[in-house]
Amino acid sequence: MSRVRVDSGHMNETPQWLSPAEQQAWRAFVRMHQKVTARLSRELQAHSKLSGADYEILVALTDTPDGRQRFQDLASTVDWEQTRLSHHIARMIKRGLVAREQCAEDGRAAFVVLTPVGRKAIEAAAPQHVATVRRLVIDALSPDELAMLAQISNRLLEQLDNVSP
Amino acid sequence: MSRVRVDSGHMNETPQWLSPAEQQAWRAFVRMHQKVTARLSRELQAHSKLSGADYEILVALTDTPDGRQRFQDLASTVDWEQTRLSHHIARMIKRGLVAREQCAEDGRAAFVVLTPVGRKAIEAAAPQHVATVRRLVIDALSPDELAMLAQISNRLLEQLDNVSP
DNA sequence: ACACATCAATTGATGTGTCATGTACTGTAT
DNA sequence: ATACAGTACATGACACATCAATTGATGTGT
Repeated sequence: MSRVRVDSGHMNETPQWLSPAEQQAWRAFVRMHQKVTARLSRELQAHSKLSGADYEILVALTDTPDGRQRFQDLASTVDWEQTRLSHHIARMIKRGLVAREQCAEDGRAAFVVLTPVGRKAIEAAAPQHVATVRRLVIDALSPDELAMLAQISNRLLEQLDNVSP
Repeated sequence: MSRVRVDSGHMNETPQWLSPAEQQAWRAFVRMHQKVTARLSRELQAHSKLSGADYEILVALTDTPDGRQRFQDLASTVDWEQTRLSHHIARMIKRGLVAREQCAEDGRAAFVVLTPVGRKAIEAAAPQHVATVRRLVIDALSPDELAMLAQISNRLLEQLDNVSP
């Protein structure tokens, strides 16, 4: 294991390093997620010419009545930084998947709108992608395990919100 | 929810879409991991000027007797594509964290070696980083939950190896 | 000895994410 | 009206990842 280790800490401090069990759990988790997302985005790309990021954006837009959302709102629903969204939308516009529209009331604001091409793309990609998620993840877990995964995920999300900055 | 949905499928087919519980679990998981890694790499960068990628490489190298590993072996221990490693090592060399060395026996091969600067960097960064992992993840979960997370992760890793391509 | 496949690693092009900064518009206080 | 802080988004520079193609070394068959 890591030779970076310096000192094991003493009895009544918070241990500086992870216990073997903790480390095993943490490494398995990291490794697992890396592989799952890598695989997922490769399959998505192969079947649909969409990246995971594209997919997220398109799903967010189709979840809205007329496939249109204000830049800001879109950023918050997909939980991206503004600047990332700006760059990504610029690229998606070049590929014809979405379009930018001005806002009448507020001169600063902008809308992102799904184009017919974009709608076709997401409608074509979604079933494949969901099937892959099911095949790689859902099917591998029992209902109990899946519920546990959800519980753990939610607990960690809470923790992130609660722990200082 | 998604308006991309087309058809709910019938009784004895594999359902095309995810059930609400499945979807909830899946989305929580994705969201959780995005946030955890984002947070982790931001804190790492802030405290140590190392990226998550740098950290991985440096840990892998310190895990080796003399801080030296063949390019290929390094790629497999961190589980990266060759080309990614090549680019990344090139950048790390520029920053003086590692160095490239020739291999006497095989003219094609190369070694990556930890420099004193690199060793200092990882030794300085590791305790901070481990503490962050503990604070954000380990502390939020009960021992049972942590064990469960490990079990689920391992089950999914198996699944990835078993499912076609 | 020579042609040829294979291997280890690199390179260049392109798409993507992040940071710091810029620009245009809005709303408010004076 | 005018100044000015704040908002909504864009841009440029750079770090990073992936793909396709390349270089140079090694091995193999003839």
